[in-house]
Amino acid sequence: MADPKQRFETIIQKLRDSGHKVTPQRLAIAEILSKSEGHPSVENIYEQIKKNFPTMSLATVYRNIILIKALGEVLELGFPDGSNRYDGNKPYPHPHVICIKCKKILDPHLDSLDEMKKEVAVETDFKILSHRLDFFGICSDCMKENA
Amino acid sequence: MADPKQRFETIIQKLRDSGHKVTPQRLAIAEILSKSEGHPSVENIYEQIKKNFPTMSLATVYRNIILIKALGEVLELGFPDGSNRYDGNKPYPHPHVICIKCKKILDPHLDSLDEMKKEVAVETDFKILSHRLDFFGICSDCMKENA
DNA sequence: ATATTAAAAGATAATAATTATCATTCATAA
DNA sequence: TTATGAATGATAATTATTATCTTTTAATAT
Repeated sequence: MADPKQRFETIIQKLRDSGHKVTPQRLAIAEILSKSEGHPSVENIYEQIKKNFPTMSLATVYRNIILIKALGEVLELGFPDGSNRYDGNKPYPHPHVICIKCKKILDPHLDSLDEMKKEVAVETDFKILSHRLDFFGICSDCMKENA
Repeated sequence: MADPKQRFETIIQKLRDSGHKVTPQRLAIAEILSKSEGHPSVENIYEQIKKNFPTMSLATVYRNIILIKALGEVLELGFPDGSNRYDGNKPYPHPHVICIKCKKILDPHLDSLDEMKKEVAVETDFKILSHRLDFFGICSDCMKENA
C-alpha cells in the first residue's frame, strides 16, 4: 500500500498541473481515493463524503472520478454484474482477489506476473501494455460462517 | 477452438438435462454461442438472430444468456466501459490477449496460471473458484501499420 | 393425434447506473 | 476586489438490464 498522504498530494498536484480548480469537493474525493479502503464504489464514496459534507452531489463524484481517471490517478475495476470499484491508492494495473460473498477485495503479491507477461508477449507477438487479473473465491471469514 | 457442433450439442443437452424446454429461440441462441465468433454482445446476438427470426425478443436473448450462464455453458466478459461480451465456445475462464487498436482477441496458452492460482490461495487464505485474466496491447499487424 | 399444463416467449414497463443539462456558486488570477 | 470561466448541485435524459404480464408453445399423458 502506498502512503495515502503521498497519494493525496500527487492527485491534487495532477489536478493543479492540468489546470483544474481545487475545490473542497475534489479534496474530499481525493482524500478517500488516496486510501481507497476496501476499493470503494461511487455510491460508497458519495455516502462517506455526505456525512461531513451534506451538499455533495452524486454527479460531482461521478464527474471527478472520470477526471481523476483521465489523469491516470485512479484505477477503475468494472465487474460482470455491472458494478464499478475504484483504487486511487494503487492506480496502476495489479491483481485482485475478490470474495464473491462479502465482496471484499485484496491485493495479493505475485512475483510471477511479470514473467507471465513476457511469456504471453513471446507467444502472441503482441506488445503488452496493460493487464487485468482477478481471482474470485471465498475468503476465510465467509468460509467460517458457512461451517 | 472447440468444435462448434459439439459445443452446440452440449449446450442443448444441458438444457434438457436441467429440465428446460428446447425452443427454436434457444436453438438459435445456442447456435451462435457455440461459435461465439468475435465474442458477441447481447445486442449483436439479438441482431444476428433477428435476420432469420424476426419475432425474436431482446428479453429472450437476455433471459437465455442468464440461463446458459447458470448452466456454466457461456463465459461472460465484462469490460471496463460497461460492455459485456460472451464466449460459449470456451465457456470456462481463460486468458485473453486483446489488441487495443483492432480489438482482435487471442487465447494464449499459459502453463503458469495454475501455479499462480495456488500461490494466491496460499497467500490470501481464499478458496479460489474462478479468475479473469486479460492482457491488453498492440498486435504485430497493427504494429507494422504504425511503422 | 389431441388435450393438458407448466414453462417460455414477446411486448413493454420498471429499475438502476451513469451521463447530460442548466442555472447558480465559487476558485483563481488580474 | 472583482471578473470570469469552471465547477457544483439538482434533476432530467439515457442506456442497459430486469421484471411483469398476457399469449403462445413444447413436452407429456391420454
